[in-house]
Amino acid sequence: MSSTTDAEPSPEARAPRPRGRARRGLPEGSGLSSSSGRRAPSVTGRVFSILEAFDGDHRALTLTEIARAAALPVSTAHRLVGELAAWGALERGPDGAYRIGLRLWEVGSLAPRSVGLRERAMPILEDLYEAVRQNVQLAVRDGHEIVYVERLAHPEAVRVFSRVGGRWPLHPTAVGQVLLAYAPPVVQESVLAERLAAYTSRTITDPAVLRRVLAAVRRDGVAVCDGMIDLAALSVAAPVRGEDDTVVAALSVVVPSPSEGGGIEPRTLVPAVRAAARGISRALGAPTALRSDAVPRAEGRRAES
Amino acid sequence: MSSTTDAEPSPEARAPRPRGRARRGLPEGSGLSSSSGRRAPSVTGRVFSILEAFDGDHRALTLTEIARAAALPVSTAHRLVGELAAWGALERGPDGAYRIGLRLWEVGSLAPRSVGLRERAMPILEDLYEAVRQNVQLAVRDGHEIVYVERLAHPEAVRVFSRVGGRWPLHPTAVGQVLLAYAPPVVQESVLAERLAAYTSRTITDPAVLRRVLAAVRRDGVAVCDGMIDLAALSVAAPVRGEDDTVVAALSVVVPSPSEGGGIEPRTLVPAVRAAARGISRALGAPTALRSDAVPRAEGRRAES
DNA sequence: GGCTGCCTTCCGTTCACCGGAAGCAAAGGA
DNA sequence: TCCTTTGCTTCCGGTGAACGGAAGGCAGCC
Repeated sequence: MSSTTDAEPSPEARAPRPRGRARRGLPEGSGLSSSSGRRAPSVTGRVFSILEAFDGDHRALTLTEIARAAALPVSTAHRLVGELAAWGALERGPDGAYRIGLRLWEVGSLAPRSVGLRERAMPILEDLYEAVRQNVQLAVRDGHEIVYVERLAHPEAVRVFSRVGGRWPLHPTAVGQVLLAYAPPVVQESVLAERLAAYTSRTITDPAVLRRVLAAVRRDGVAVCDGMIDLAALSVAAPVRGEDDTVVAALSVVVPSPSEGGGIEPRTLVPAVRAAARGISRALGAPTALRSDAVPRAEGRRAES
Repeated sequence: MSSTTDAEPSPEARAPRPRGRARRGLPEGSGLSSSSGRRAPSVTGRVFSILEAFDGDHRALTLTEIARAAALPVSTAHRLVGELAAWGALERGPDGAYRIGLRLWEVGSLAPRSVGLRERAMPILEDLYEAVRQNVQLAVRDGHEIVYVERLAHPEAVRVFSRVGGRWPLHPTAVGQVLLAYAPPVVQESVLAERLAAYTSRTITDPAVLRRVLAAVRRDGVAVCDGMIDLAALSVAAPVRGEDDTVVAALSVVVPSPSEGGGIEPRTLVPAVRAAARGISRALGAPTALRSDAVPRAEGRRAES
């Protein structure tokens, strides 16, 4: 043990990510502070809790709102927010509200798992987008969730709930199922042991079923989710592999669900999605994607095009 | 003064951004610490200097490298980096090096001036990209620099040096000239008073010339830069306006320079670029872009309100 | 006027942060 | 094999940076 460099999936070992506490609003009336004493009283921790006050539904907050969301005294929030704004991590609009600043976005743009991946995937994503004229999504896994790294949405395509930078659980999304199917066993078991939330009547909530689905995904190299988050949408996803041939991301196309009268036969999308995913893998330098003969494994040609 | 809410370009008033000190390497051998005493000894400041250690050319750093770049003792850097990594602002690879983490990118994605703008501009950018099959860029101004918010590059297009999240000075780029032309007078004067760096023999370095160019940009609603950063590239840019009708971004197309034997006559691009910029303005709710007859307006602005 | 909500400034107390030093581990060189 | 180098991690006592209550200033509203 203790060997820092080699085997041992250290990044996997990271705790399943706390995920914001009850997130905003503190609806549970009880005493706010103290409680479990789970305060992280380091300056850095306070700064993070300020940043966490912002999310997709709260892009502009006043000082008081920040203080409330971050559970900090106003005077403390005032000082820290001042420093953040001076550096450019936050920006203050003419209305007095704070927003995430350009500078923070800028350093965020250096994250290899998002922008680095995105840059190389973009041309292929666009080709796929042009071909299907629907929603095209690229996501990575972080802990027990997926994070959307890129999303191309056709104005007339079926509406989806994802957002660049947004998070979703693994089990009800096609990208999530792919990422989970190829995740380290520890992660899989840990997810299977959790409660699987239902979003629609079709969401998989039974661990045994999910386990079978994951096996099928590994066998076929493709995941298909019909109406598991939104009854009107169906998505098809395939794995993207990196330099060491591990699955680093997943690509998906979202189309209207045929059960809802959508026009597209999902099976016709499979080859296109698989090919695009493979193209991205190649751009990333994945060994199996470089060998021209390598077929994702089994099932390779039987899928009638 | 002191009135917080109304007139007064508070965001403009922000200092011209320090821009990293000597940036990395500390080549000057002299005694490191103390020196000018220009240390910002707050915890938050130290955290920022750690984040600043990362840039486009340094996306993966070891602890020691971070400590050196941030001018911090290793033990201090170790503690702070540990906190950053625990939260997800940094990630540690199997090689032991730190990179910018997904979590930081995620909150960065909430910045209205980058992603918010990008999301609404994307469809139009893609149309333009499909039409010209060259480089298409979207940028905003931050202080005395432009920041590229999005960039679509055709594989066969002329090579450009920009990068999403990258910074460049205002005067040698078409987007920069547009953003400067419509910037508040204080900013313009302040830029004109600085030394204008030359990148090629064609870069504008004379303030008087730049002043005339800016006037022309305001008159025409378009900027054209031929070989000012790279002799082989020519770019055409137009302003994008926001809800309050101020210029919030600029859009450009980069093509091979005709003087270098490139095939495209730049003037043919002007209508397309202008139309696309107008389309984005409309998507953002800009009043003049909504009125169907409104022409970008000649010399229209005036320090309103 | 009185009230409420929000932002800002001040200042004495204290505890979290600091960073030198020492201990480890791995890589290289003789 | 031993020694050196380089880089990472842990420890711990002193101290000054951070904390947050309190008070003051705006607006807007009843």
